[in-house]
Amino acid sequence: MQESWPCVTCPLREFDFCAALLGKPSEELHFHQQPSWQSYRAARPGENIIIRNQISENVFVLCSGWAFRFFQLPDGRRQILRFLLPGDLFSAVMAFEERFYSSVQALTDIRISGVRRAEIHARLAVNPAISKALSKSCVVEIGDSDQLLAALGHRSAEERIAYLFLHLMKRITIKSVIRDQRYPFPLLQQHIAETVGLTPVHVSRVIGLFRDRNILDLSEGILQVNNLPELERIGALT
Amino acid sequence: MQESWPCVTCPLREFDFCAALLGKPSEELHFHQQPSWQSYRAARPGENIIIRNQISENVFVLCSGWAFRFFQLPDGRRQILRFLLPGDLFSAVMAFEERFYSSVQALTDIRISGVRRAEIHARLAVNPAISKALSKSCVVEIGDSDQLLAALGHRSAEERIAYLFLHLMKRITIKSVIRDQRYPFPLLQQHIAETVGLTPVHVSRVIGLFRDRNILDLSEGILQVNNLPELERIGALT
DNA sequence: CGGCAGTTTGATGTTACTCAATTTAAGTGG
DNA sequence: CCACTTAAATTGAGTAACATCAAACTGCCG
Repeated sequence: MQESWPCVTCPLREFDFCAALLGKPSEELHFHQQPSWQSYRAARPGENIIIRNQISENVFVLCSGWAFRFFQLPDGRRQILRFLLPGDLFSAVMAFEERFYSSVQALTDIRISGVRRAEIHARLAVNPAISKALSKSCVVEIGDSDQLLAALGHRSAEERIAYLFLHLMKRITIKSVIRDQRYPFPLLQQHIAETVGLTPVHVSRVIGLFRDRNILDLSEGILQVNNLPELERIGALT
Repeated sequence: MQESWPCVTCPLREFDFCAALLGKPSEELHFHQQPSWQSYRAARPGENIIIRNQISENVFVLCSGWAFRFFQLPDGRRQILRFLLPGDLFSAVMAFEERFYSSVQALTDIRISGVRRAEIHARLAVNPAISKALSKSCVVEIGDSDQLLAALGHRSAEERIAYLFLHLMKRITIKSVIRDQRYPFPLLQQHIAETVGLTPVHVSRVIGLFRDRNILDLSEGILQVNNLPELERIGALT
């Protein structure tokens, strides 16, 4: 399945993995000139792109939309490990291991690009931008995981949810221009719960409290922040 | 401070970072032949080796003893992110970033080796063993973090503690021969609590329960497992 | 013997979970 | 345009898990 859309729509491409492989936006490749080591596909919300223990010779990059990486637990519940925004590598681990131990699911309509792992390794030696993008991806993934660990281990429900909001707000801001503190926010309360280790019921209560205190409002896919300093006071890690 | 002990004492050196830099055990370098890009030091239990936001041009490897990497929280508490065993890189992130966002503290008497980051980068291009060791370190760190996240997010106190024991038992077994299910285990209950997000009081209660049920016993730095299948039933993630 | 760090135990309090019902919002088909 | 359906969010009542506070106990070392 090959279409004719550019790989990455995000404005900041400095460390984008896809950009490192494909070059600057002006050089973007389209259908008629796509190389054999690259493939595209689209997916609908809720669709699983990769499941645990699946083997793939491709390394995937999210081109548009939101997705998340998660662990499936034996009892059917799942732990969301990281949300993926446009330009994000599914995981740096994918570049090194053919077997993927976690799963990835689309949150919105998404487009993804797959690049052959062999192609990446062939270029790693000669193209420093690729190794730089890859190491950056490692650093960010490990750092964000560590922060989430600290939040889950030591913080209350309010603090965890505030932390998640702040974390995603920061990442969204890097990718697109935000006006009036209104952030596109496609997560359901279920997804928030699965990320910060609470029940959806309790997430609803906490968000209700935030709303009552006029700190923020979350509805229809938009996170509206009314009192950023207060949100930071609650959720900031340092 | 330069002494004359070998860098790594662990038997499995395939992916050891230090081994990749220094060569096979038989080629180990000692005091009189140590290169300028490498340094050694020792530390006592409780001593901080690196603290948050510290800048260092060295990448550290743990040569002997146990240590742990952690986040210091504003209220004085801390989240332990990962325990370090002999042969472990403090973090793969260290190889790429000069500023370290987490801290490392010695758990036992330890010896560490510091290698100049510039030296590593110079060798990365020409020595595939180094890039392999580094990528392996990334994969393991991210994978272990993800597992711990799943444990903290979705599992009970018993399950989290059992998971931590199983996780460390596996890593200890790789490094040294274990007889009679007796594992060297230098963690205090305080450290267990700081890892799995519980209070030391509750950790004590849970371990007491495990002891009453004859699943395991933990005292004087030894973890004695009496009923491994039961421990796995409680703590296994998959 | 006294002091200290670590562990254990008990009593009480709080946070977040569970279960269940209700409300809201967004389709969908007649 | 309006029932009907369905997914998501909200609310309430009761409960379980873990935290907190405080005291006692253990082993070790000077």
